[in-house]
Amino acid sequence: MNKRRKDMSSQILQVALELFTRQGYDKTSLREIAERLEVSKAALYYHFVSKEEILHALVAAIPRAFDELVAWGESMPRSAESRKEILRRLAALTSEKLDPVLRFVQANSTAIEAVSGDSEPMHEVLTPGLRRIAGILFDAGADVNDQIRAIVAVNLVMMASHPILPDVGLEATPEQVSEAVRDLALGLVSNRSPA
Amino acid sequence: MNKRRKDMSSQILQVALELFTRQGYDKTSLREIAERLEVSKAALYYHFVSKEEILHALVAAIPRAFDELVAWGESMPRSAESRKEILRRLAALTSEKLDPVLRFVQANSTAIEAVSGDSEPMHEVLTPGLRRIAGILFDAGADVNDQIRAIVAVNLVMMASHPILPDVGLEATPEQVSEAVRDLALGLVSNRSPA
DNA sequence: GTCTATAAGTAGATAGAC
DNA sequence: GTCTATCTACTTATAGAC
Repeated sequence: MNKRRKDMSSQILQVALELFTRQGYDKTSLREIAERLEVSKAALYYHFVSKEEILHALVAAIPRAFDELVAWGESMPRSAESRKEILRRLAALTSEKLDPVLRFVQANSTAIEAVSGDSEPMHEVLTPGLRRIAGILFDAGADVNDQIRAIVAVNLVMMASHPILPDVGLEATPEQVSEAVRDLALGLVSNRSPA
Repeated sequence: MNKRRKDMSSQILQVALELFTRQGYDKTSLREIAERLEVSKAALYYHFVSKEEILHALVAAIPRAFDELVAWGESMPRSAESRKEILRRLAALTSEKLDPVLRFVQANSTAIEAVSGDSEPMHEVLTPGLRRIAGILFDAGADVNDQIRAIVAVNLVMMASHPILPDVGLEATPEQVSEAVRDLALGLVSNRSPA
């Protein structure tokens, strides 16, 4: 009982998340994960039937988190302020709690797509949740323009947390850029489209 | 001489680009590429000294394309209209000519980062070019707000071509969403920030 | 330029002892 | 639950013939 290792399964997931994100799923071997935990490779197989199952377990956190946000959003009256609050919570969620997992997903999109889960294709862990969030950002029967603005807003918030061009140099810090993108998103849902 | 195979090297690159994008760099073996071209695995090694060199060759197209755009942009007088035209050309470039390579880069970011090129780290194929493009989107000594707007605009254009949430469902088509994001980007560089 | 044959290594996964 | 030992199936890469 060196150190306190709580639960081996969650420790495996933690190390796997870190290594998969940094080196990629394929380039990370079970041997490497085992060495970091100072156990044998075979020990991992007691907790997970395959390397792929580790992938599944890591990704499973995402739909759960989105479900919570959607449930909260649906309980709110539809207004400009509640729409902005939904986006703010989405921003907080994706840039804090979900941030490591989302980095992992982005870094391993092809590995994730290659998996053919029993249920639905696993690369669709993000889209359904984001679509539902976009769906509560406009009223039923809203015109297409408002729908587009909602979808764009969701895209912007996601991009603010995980930008394509993160390290910008110049004088603007990444934080300032993210903030500016989030402001754009909030603006898109704060008023209805002027016909 | 079955079919006309122009140049074996470029055919290898073409097949590699397709397979790397779809399956990932690590999950694509040289055997698979060779089979698709109906040659032996060893034949590939006549044209490229290693699998990694294929990766390098594919990525090399990006800085070249950006260099052209920057050169053109620097030759223009700085004005709202020229800034918009730079963004339009960036959008065209990233959504047409560079589109396959950028998809490839996004799908294999970790594999690319893992490579330690002789010169600079190879995962920095995108950032320097984008930074330079952002740099010609505001005047020398512009205030930080204008710099932020320029950087955000570049990010938006990139995102419009390769969105995080591409398949939106609802009533808005992906094309409409991309167009809306590009319009946002153009708006950001069309007027100076109001203090 | 392209081939066959093979080297040398590593991966994921299993068997069975403790 | 964790171990050692092992199996099978690849992989990248090279040697040398044609």
